[in-house]
Amino acid sequence: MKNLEISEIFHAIAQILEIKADNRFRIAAYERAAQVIGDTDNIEEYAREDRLRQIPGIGQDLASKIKEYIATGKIKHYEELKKELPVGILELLKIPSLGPKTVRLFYEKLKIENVSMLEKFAKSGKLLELEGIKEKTTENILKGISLVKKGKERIDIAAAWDIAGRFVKQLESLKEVKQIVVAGSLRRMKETVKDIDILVISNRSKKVMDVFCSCKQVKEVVVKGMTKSSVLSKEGIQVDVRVVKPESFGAALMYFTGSKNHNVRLRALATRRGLKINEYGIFSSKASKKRLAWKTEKEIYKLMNMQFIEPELREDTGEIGIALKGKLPKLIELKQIKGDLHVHSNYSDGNNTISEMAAACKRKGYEYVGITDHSQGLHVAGGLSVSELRRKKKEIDKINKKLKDFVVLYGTEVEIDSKGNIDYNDMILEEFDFVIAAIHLGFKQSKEQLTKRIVKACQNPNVDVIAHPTGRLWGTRDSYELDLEEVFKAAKDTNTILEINAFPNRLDLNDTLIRIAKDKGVKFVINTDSHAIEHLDYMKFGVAMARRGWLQKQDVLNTLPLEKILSLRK
DNA sequence: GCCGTTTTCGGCCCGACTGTTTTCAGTCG
Repeated sequence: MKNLEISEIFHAIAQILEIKADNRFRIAAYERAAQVIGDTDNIEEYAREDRLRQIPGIGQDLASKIKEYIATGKIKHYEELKKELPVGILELLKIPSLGPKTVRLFYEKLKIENVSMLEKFAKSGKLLELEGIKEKTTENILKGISLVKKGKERIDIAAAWDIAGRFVKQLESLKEVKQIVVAGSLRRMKETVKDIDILVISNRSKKVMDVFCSCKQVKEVVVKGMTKSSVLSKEGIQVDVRVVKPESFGAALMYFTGSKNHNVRLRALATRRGLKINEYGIFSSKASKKRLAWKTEKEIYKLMNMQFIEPELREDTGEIGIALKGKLPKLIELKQIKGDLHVHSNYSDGNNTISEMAAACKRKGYEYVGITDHSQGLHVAGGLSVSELRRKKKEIDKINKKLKDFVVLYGTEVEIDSKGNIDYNDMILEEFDFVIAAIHLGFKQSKEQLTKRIVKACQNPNVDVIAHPTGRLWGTRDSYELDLEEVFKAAKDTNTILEINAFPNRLDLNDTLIRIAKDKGVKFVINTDSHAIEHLDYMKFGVAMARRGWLQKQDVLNTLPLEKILSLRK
């Protein structure tokens, strides 16, 4: 993945320049480029088609550096910077409370160039000899080092909403709290998050801060102020709470939702029009300081003469320009989903019976559910033999006779074997209402072999859907190596649908890949891959990925009624 | 280093909190 490599180099360049106290706008430009490249997936394609400069934040110079890296595996400018400063010094910037100015001071005066040296100097009291460094600073540095050593990890979106929910519950019962909402990357529904942001509307901020910092889920208070505090939760996740008065709600929510780059771009746009945006509102020119809008996000975007931008799109990947033209897509919504097409029962490795899963789906307002147990080749998950399939088919027929306004589909999640063959023969496959195919074994093959397997599965006339196409399991396993361009092309050419798997540790395809696949003309289904009734709720995370991938209702086939979706079978 | 409904040059988002100060720089989001 060249994207990540280039993103990391640009980030490193920005940090070295920071320590060198270079022009701060140049630093910001590298930082922004690092972010935007990290968030896209097909940088090589952009380079090949000479379209790098279409990426927001990439100009002539950075485009040529990207090309240089793709061609040679190196960026000369970066290699030279590395000679000026020891590489270990960048590790120091990861320590909370330690920034470029202090790192530079330590390096120049004490030649500190890595974390272990810093720790030694801090413990020996040697840092106190420097101007502006006192006990408290040393203490914070040592605290920061131990935090870094523990390693703060990102957590998946479901776990994060869970933790956020517990804090919200504690605070919302206070009479001083008029309104409380989750903001930040969690509101933007990023697949993983590093911290949790909560916005509280109240006229009595001190009381809210006191209660928040003494919540029973708090392990440690990081900072505590009158309107803004940060704590570490028991799980080791940072939770930030910001309190504002009711008259700033919309502006504060927008500010606190981010993304940072979205806000920066929006604020710059406001400045050019003689306006000023901050977390309290949008104001006319600095001279008159009249507050023009503040109560809702909608009125602020309106005042900026643009469409309302859904939180999931606020990543500065072109949404502002398109909103100015009034051309944003109408994003798919959870309530438009009419059924879940990837659900396991206790016939294979699910916890619940087919009728229990069906009843739960019906309660959710769905019109259909696809029961897709594993196929015979996946022994670890209790894959179904042909005789078990017969039994299952009979049971589904029986259940369907009893159910009104709801249909259970007879499906399968069939293995794509190491050569790209499908685990049941054609005669068996033709009996299913629909077939999803997936890889669960043999991910260690070469990129070419794995790509060939999936492409061959797409070409099979009985395969309707490819489940979790990249196979990544967040926190456990990276995606297997695939030529995704070729996979998307095969899917499009053969009318094979790609799955957006909503299971929180999968979210596969993810947002950036969804957006690319959509551009290639691919169609999608959003499925939960439920192995128990509770998992059916994960649909919202799949829909969130689809929204972050700019999908509309018509891109997602399980927004269609049953007859329509079955008629789309190959 | 990027970028343009004023501009191809001259700007570039904005405020809270902390520690070390006695008015502010550094860090963070």
